[in-house]
Amino acid sequence: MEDEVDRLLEAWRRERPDLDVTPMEVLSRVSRLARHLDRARSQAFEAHSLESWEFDVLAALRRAGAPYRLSPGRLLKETLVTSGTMTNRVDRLAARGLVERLPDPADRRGVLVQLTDAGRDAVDAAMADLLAHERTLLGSISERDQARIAGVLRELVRPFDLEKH
Amino acid sequence: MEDEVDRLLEAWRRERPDLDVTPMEVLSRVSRLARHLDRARSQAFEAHSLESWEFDVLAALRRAGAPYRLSPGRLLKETLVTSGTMTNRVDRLAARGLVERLPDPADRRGVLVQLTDAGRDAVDAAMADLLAHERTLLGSISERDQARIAGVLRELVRPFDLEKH
DNA sequence: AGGATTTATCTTGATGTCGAGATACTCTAG
DNA sequence: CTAGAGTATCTCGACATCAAGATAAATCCT
Repeated sequence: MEDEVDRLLEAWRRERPDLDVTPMEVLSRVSRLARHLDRARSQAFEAHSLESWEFDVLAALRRAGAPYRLSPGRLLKETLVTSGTMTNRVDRLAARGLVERLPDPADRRGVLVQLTDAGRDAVDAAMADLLAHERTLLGSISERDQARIAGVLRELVRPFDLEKH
Repeated sequence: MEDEVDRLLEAWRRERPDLDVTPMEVLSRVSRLARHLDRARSQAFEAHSLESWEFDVLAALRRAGAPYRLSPGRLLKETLVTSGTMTNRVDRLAARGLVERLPDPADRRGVLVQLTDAGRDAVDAAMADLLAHERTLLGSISERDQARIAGVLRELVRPFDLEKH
C-alpha cells in the first residue's frame, strides 16, 4: 500500500533520475510521522487543557521525582529549548498555578522550578492519556517489529545524543 | 548502548511503575530523531543560503516538473502549512528572486508560483547535499534494516495520510 | 440570467520561539 | 582579598507560524 512518501519519491525519481533518494524512504517518513505525532499529542492534551509545551516542562519535572524540582538550566537540557523560551514557559505555567518558582538556597543567582499539586495531577492524567493514544497508534505493529525499529532508531539517534555531550 | 530515550523511560518507570511506557520506545525516538534531522537539514541548507522552509517550497515546485509551476493552494497541500504562511513564504521567495508569481490565465482569483532559474539551481544543489548528508546518517544501518524500518513507518503513517481528505 | 454558495488568496493579530545581550552572582588564580 | 572569568537567569526584538476574517472571482441552482 502506497503512502505520501512513495508519491514524493516517485516524483523525485522522475525529475532527478541521477539522484539516489533511498535515504528519504526512512528519513522523510520519520519527519512526517513526527509531525503527525505532534498534532496527535496536542489533541490528546486538549482534554486536559494542556499545550504540548506545557506538558514537556511538567513532564520533565514529574520524571525528576519528588520533590519535583529542577533549575531552569536543567529544564533547558531536558526540553531542548533556549533560555528565553524557558523563562517564558515557566512564567505562563506559574501564572496557571501548575509550577512555582523558588529561590535556590545554594546559589543566589539561581531559581528552582517546582511542580504544584495541580501541576502534578495535570501531568499524570495527561501522560496516561498520551500513552493510551500512542498504544493505539502502534496497534498494528507487532511487538517484535516495535523492538526492532526501536533498536534501529536508537542507533540513528546516538550520533546526535553524543555531539551535544 | 543506551540513549537519551532509555534514560527518559527509566525515569518514568521509576516514577510511574503503574504505566506501560513501551510505546515511547518507538514514538519518542521518532520525535527526537525528527528534531535532530531538522537541525541537520538546516545546517545542510546553510551552505546554499536556504532556510528549511524555503527549501520545502522550492522542492515542491521542483518535484512538480517543468515548468515548475503550482498554485499556492497546491503548495499548501504539499507543505502542510496554512494559507497565511504560504503567502508570506512566496512573498519572501519572490523578493529573493527564487520564484515568481504569475496570474493564472484560467482563473482570475488564482495565482501560479513558478520557480526561476536561480530557484531551480538552488534547490537542485541543496537537494544533492541533503541526500549526501542523509546517506551518511544512515551509514550504520544495513539496507535490509532500512527497508524493514521504512515498511513499518509506512504503516504507522498511513492512518494519518488517510484522515486528511 | 441572478442570487447564493463555494473557492482561492491575502490580511491581520496573537503566539511561541530564538538569539543576542544585560544583569547579577559565584568561582578561581594570584 | 580582589580582578577577571564563568555561570544562571531574564529581557527584548525579530521572526515564522497559525487561525480567523476580508476580498474577489468562479460556480451552482433555480
